[in-house]
Amino acid sequence: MQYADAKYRFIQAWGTLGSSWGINRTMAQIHALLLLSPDALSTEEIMEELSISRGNANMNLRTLLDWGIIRKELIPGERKEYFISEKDIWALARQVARERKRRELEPVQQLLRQLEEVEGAPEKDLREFEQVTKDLRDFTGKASSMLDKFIQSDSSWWLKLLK
Amino acid sequence: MQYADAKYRFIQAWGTLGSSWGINRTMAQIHALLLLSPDALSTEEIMEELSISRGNANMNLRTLLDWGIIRKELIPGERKEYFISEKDIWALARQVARERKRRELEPVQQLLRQLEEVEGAPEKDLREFEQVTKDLRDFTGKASSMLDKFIQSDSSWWLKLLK
DNA sequence: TTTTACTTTCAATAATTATTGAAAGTTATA
DNA sequence: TATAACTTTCAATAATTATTGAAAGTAAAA
Repeated sequence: MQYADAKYRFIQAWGTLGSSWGINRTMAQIHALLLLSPDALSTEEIMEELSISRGNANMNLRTLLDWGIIRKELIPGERKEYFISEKDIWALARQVARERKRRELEPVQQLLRQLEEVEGAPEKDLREFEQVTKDLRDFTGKASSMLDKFIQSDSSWWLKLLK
Repeated sequence: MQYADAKYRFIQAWGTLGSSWGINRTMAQIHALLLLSPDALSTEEIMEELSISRGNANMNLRTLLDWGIIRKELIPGERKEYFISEKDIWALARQVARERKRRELEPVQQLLRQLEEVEGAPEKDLREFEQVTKDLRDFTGKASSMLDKFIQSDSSWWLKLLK
């Protein structure tokens, strides 16, 4: 397959995958573009390659920086900012796991703890509520431990895991 | 905390969490409602409790059925359909993992296999492309194996995992 | 067969989310 | 300090996604 087609297909697919994970399409596409690029790219180059506006590029680059999966690269003698992606897929996955745990899992755990004591309904409803929220506390607790393991792991983790 | 408040908060939180995972808010709320309900609920009851239209309720119930995380319950002598959620959180998580693997991970793996042979660009670009896509094939392959393990696992899986 | 009790569909509309582009802001250089 | 080279912000707009509600569809009961 021709490089240009392959690159295009990869960027599109990454965008689609992002969408189904609550990540905006452009953000995922910028990430895909930087992943494939051997060199750091400027905002201009990203705008050009993806046909997007400056505002859009800037906003999504900032979000990717917030997530810690791309970084700025300063090129000596140049005033412009260049961006480069973390290329180590393993490190990338750990970083995403870290962020999503913090932003999504932890708030749910916090809520579940607040819901431990309920009253003011028929016994039947209270029992079901308590059972479900207890099971969820267990589950999210285990998921949290597992994510911590993953976040701190090196690549040999898989091996142990898959045995 | 009063049951009604706790229930409301739980449903809201589940909706928000769903949104950040690409699952529509109403679908997640219906799921939360059914999770907490000791008895099967009719479409009417769901519409009422969540203040949503019949079309919306119907559509999202169908999607939840497609995902295999709720099921119809026929009440003898009643013509109406009632719905009930899988209550075993572990089974629920396995089901969600199964569906997302099939809908998201597998298509990406398929694309990555199509991108194995690229040509028609500077060596530098080709090398980077091949490196990244190869690393992703490795990673997604391992993720896929791990998900299979999880999907087939019982609750003792965690224990081994967390050791 | 007709009526009744439901479920499903879908075009219109509303709500949400993403994008643009120009103006304001910032910082390095002349 | 003034200008130039850049980045950031944000109100307006576009695009996407979700929701409504009424009409059409279906099947059990009369």
